[in-house]
Amino acid sequence: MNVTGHTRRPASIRDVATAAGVSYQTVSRVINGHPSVKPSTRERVLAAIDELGFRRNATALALASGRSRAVTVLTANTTHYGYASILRGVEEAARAASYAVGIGVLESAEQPAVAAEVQRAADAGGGLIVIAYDPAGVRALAAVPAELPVVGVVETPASPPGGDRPWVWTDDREAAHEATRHLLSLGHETVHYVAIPSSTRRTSARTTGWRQALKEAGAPEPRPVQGSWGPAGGHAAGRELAKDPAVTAILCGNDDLALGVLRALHEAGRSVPGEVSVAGFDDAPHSAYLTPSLTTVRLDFTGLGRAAFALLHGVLEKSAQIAPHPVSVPELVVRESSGPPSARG
Amino acid sequence: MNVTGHTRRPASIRDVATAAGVSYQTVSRVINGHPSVKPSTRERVLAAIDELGFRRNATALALASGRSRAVTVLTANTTHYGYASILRGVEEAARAASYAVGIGVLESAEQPAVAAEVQRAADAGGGLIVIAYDPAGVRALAAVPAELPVVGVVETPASPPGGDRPWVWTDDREAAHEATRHLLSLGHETVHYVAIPSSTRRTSARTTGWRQALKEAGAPEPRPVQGSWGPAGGHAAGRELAKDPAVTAILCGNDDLALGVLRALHEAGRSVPGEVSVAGFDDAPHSAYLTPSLTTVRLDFTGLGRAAFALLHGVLEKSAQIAPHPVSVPELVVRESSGPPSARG
DNA sequence: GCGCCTTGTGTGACCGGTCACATTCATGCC
DNA sequence: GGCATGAATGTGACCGGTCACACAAGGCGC
Repeated sequence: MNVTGHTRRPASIRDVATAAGVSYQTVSRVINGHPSVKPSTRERVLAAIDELGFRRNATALALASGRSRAVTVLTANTTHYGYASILRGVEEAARAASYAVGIGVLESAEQPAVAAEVQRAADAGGGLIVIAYDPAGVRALAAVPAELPVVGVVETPASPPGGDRPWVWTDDREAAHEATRHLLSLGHETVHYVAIPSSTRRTSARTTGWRQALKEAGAPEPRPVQGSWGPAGGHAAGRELAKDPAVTAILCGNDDLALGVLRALHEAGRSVPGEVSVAGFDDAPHSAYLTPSLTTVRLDFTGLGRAAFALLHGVLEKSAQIAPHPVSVPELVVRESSGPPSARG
Repeated sequence: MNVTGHTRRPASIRDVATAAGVSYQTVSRVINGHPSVKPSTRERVLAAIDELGFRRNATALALASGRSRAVTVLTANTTHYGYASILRGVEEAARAASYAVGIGVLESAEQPAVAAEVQRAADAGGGLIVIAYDPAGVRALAAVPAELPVVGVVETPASPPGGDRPWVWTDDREAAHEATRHLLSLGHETVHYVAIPSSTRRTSARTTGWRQALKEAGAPEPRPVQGSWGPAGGHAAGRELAKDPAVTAILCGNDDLALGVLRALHEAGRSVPGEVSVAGFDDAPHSAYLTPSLTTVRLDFTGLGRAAFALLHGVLEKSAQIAPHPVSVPELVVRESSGPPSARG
């Protein structure tokens, strides 16, 4: 162990080489596990490495070899539960593969700003993971130059707007379908929907799943209410819906929206689930503790993040252990906020 | 603009140099804004840069100059509101200074695992920001080698466990003091406290502030209840507190704990704020939409993150515009969950 | 006893920048 | 006119690794 107190600069392979009495190339071979190194030599080198506290300089490695063992996550948001969980999943998998994780936030959805941010991320070297749940993310994905290794975390599987690139997704359509069926099966005539902002001009997968379930049940199809991402949007939407006595079941694009809706219903004096049933999306950590606790669809965001990394990892190193299909199955969690419509309906 | 379709490797300064008919050093001077370059030469170089789409290679820059224009945030958590907001603040400020942001998650609080993660973060080059709100973070801060530039985001200002390093903090003591005083001023005899896990063996700043306010008011000082970080911990603590009819006011270490407490009180049939008042900490985005909406203390985590970066930035570049004192003032937000004790007390 | 392949090791160039120093030329001053 | 001075530019080494190739020694076939 290095006991010289002097804060000198860290040992390089040449330092190790002289200490072990070999050439720097031999040291390089040892740290890369090259087969043709005599065991006794390897031993000496390893001893020198240990003594000098040598660590391979990641920057030099990146410059010389081109491979940078790093990924950058581009996202429009870091605090929302889903986004943050994806990031966590990516970090988890990256750490296991000893990759570094960078993060870039798409503050604005304006094209030039997004392009600049993509450029910055590209400068960092390594691969890119773009969370394309929102307009900023979708634009970012589209702005990534073709030669850059990138994986998109997208809403809808079919032909993502980013072109012909690898991507991962959760089956939002199926999840919405399941949640809607659940509400219908309780006896509600139809289910209203408060949508999260769509990432593209096309209707979102969640909207499609909801619509499909209604159609299958022959239920009337109300206009979806446009929400935002946060509880404030849900609150505004909930206020409108609360006015309509025909509304007895509301599906929300995420749990935050659902929270706002619950609050609005409470303020309007409509009981949940007595008069109105509410269901959310994501199963955020607080949803189980709300009063009433929230019926929702649990999505495995962390697993999604891990899958995104695995896919990118396969692209970056042609070892190419591209996982079969990283779609995890959404799971309906029934809690207090959903129930049969009141008898007096 | 580069129109050759060939996906060739990006232009280097030598490519630019030959294109502009100068030496690579002159190109270097231009991109670094060195004064002694003839205007006409500069113009030619800039034109070549534009034509070839040259971007300075960040890796090479880091290797050659030592400065890496990057910071890594070490944190035990990415999804909790406070942590995620700090990260966002760091990223915001870093982006403005065109620094790259890396992230490392301290999955375990075990010393070896933490040390390894610190090493990894150090390998990335650049500075470190350690969120030391929990045991893992505190250990990480302590494990950072002395020669590494690091800023700690800590709970308590006085002599942080990490040694004599720059750090930032919010005035948690004052915040807890204010919240406690608020509850006492409503007429409660005393205020119970559900604590977040302490980052060190010493009592946390929040606990201290709460205790101090009780002392000043001459109120009895109940034992703080140990919670965890999430709503589950609050729920467990709330169950215990709900049994005791003498409990009329509860201060919680964060909003998630408060949510769990609210739920437990609801399950026990104790009304809020009628029978029991509850206050939280952080003002998470959902707190305003709970039923009852939560009285809490708003903390500027994003600002804290920005301040942490600014401080680190000053250390990394001796331009040293070390901000005066980056402590933002916590703000009490009174909502529905707190009120006077019921008359029948 | 020669050629050939394999194993173990070393040398020089290179990745794309920066840094320290050398060089050239115009200018100002005595 | 000679010389110091400073502006404008170029040259070579270097950061810490990797890569392609050279080279010596040992084993084997014939």
